[in-house]
Amino acid sequence: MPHHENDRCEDTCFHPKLVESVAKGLLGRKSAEELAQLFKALGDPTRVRILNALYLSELCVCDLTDLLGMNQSAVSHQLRVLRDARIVKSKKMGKNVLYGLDDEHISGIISLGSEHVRELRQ
Amino acid sequence: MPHHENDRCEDTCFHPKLVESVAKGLLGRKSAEELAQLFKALGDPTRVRILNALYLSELCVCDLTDLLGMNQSAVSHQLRVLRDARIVKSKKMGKNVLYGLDDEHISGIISLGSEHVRELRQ
DNA sequence: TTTATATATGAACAAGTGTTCATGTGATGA
DNA sequence: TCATCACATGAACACTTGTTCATATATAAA
Repeated sequence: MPHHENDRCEDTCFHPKLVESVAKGLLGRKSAEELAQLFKALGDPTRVRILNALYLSELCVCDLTDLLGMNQSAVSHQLRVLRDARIVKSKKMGKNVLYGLDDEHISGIISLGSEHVRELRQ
Repeated sequence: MPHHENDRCEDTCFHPKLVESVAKGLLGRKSAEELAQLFKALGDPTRVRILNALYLSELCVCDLTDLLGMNQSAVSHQLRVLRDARIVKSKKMGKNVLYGLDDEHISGIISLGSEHVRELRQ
């Protein structure tokens, strides 16, 4: 990765030693990309509401459709995004498909996020 | 909000009591929107890398420019997104502006997210 | 088999996002 | 004052995203 010499501060800023030590602790590009993908998948109100509902109970697509007041296609498309990101898991039950959260990290992340938002309000 | 009667399951699915109880526990639309906004702000690789760096140390724009290998304008634009979401805070130091994480929730969220991603890899 | 139901998916389109380029602003130093 | 530096910002543009509509698939019932 080429340093952007032309943009480099010359005087009081650009702390080479600090930058060097921080550089060693940085995530790799690929990890950063994966992490961003995870948050991107959480970054939509419809998907947040779906996850909020699935945190409370496993539900089928139709239940979610009713809870969200959205049409089935929109819900299925968003569930696909969440499945691809391995945030939710699904199992077939007869004609229906039951969805649930894939692991506990997700609910932890959402809880922390909720706290953050709640505090920002005050 | 009108229920989507036409999309409602009729037989084995659509559990009205379950749906009703879940509905009571759901975040309001506005909270879901705010939470999604938070995650959306985290959902970009450049911003993840910025936050990762700021977690390790407060840094000025120029340091970040160098660390990320990106031009200053791109970094400033992304910092604006993070400031607007109140994820980072900034203070002026002479000609420079020093950035840092706004609160501890953010590093917690990123840590949990990193764990999740790390486990998915295995 | 035929029909209906629950869900998935492709195409299309409006709306949103991230980067670059050019330029503006405010602080510093000559 | 004038030039320079660090940073911010607006415009433009390619790219992505979320919803809708139409349709496909799979299970179950008749």
